[in-house]
Amino acid sequence: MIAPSDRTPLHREFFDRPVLEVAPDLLGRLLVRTTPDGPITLRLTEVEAYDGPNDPGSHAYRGRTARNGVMFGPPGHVYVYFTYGMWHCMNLVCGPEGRASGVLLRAGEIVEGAELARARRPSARSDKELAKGPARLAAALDVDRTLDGTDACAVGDTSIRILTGAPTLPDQVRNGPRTGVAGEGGCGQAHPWRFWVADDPTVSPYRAHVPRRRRS
DNA sequence: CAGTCGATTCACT
DNA sequence: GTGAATCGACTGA
Repeated sequence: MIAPSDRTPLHREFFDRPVLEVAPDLLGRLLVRTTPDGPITLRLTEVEAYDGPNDPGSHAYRGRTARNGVMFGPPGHVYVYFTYGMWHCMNLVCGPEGRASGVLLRAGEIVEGAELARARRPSARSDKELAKGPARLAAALDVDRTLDGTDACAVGDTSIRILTGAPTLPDQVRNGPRTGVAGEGGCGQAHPWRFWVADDPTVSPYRAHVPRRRRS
């Protein structure tokens, strides 16, 4: 249960820092998604950092487009993209503004509104799977492109908000290669920018990138 | 303007 | 462990 006193918005300066600082610091924080049917609160357990200009794995690597425009805007806003013809994934833009870096929210624990999340995630076999994976997380929170650009730091009647929760102790943070990103995990591991909470059952399994076979 | 493929998930073997 | 589903952004001609 979340006490009203914990519903303090995270200050925007939190996001106006280099993405590699913000990403591990997000672990353990709370995200409140206000839906028409009520709030769903998620405790973040797994994230990935994407650093626009330097990062071949980032959507912003090749510059601004219609899809990724929000990444080039101010920090603390939500970037949502649509992928594989059926899924959405959610990011939080990090500073400085214009750098186009962001944190992909990969997994978390639903700590409030589980019945609402279950309704959005009928295939989940247990509550631990409700938000175990980036597209599952977005589905559980009823997040789609209509929320692209939402300010997650705004106070008041907002659809998505990041709160100060109990931050994860640094010694519980683990990191490794990003999931599903080409070039990661192999020799080199140029960007071990996936961060998760050690031994948390809601963290998604690691899967290396596999180029899909061409359809016949 | 057609071809390719993705920061994935699910059903099935 | 393997493959299908599904669509729109992006690429290069």
